Amino acid sequence: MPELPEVETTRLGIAPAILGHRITAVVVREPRLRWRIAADLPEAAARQTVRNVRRRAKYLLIDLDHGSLILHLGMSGNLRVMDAKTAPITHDHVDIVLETGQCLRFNDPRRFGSLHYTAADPGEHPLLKRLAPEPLEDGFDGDYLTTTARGRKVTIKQFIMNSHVVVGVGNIYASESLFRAGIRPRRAAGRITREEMAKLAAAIKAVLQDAIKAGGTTLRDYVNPEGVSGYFRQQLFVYERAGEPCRRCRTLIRQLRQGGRSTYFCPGCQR
DNA sequence: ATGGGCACCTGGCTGC
DNA sequence: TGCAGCCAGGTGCCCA
Repeated sequence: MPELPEVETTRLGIAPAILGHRITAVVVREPRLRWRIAADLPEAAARQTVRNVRRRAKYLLIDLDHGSLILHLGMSGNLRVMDAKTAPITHDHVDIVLETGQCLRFNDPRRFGSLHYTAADPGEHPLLKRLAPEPLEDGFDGDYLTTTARGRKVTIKQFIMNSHVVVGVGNIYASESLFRAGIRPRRAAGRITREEMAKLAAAIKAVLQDAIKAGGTTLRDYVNPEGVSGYFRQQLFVYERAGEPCRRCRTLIRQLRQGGRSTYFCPGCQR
């Protein structure tokens, strides 16, 4: 499901329901996520109050009094805010129950998501420690991309999806960003000009920000914590539009395969 | 260091 | 109706 805009939409949606409230219990119905949920996580988080809700890459960080929960939605995960007494459905793996009587309910059919607790700075956690810069922060720009790409033979699409280069750019927004920047997805990262990299950095920022404003992209099943779909799909130029005419030049959108993932581009608009 | 491929899962859709 | 095959929003790990 989620790329950075969907995770950010989730963060904004859950924050009002949990900020400043005490966790009364963590109910784990299915611990076998991408990594098994530690058996002592519920006891560690119980009776602590939620102090902050942050995002780093596609990880949600829920800061408590003395530690943090680190949650990843994987491909198919989603978080909903609901009455804790609501009967769970299939793949409702975890509830974070609050003193308000509401809970954060984590549903994830494919179980590629994860949940960790750390007593230390979550930024030092092995999963987060080596992550690249955030795309929406100032340090991420064309010069950064140019420097980082020097000598690299990997294709530009796989390059911007690499979390050691920049975080949060998944399969949808990689194709969309390259379209907006006018760059063909199979070009080698090291051969993109400085001017093109400047356009690409700007395109990535714009696409992600536009998608956040639209509440994310719902392709199949993504809904925000209130159960509402994102509507950025209407603004996609190339993703899942193979064989359809380009919205800008009417050339037919093409699909190809890179690293086992589908890529979409417009042969007319992208060079 | 870099790049490529695999693995982890369930469910929906297509075509025979 | 059943079943095989393919595809899906992610990413850590292993190997060359």
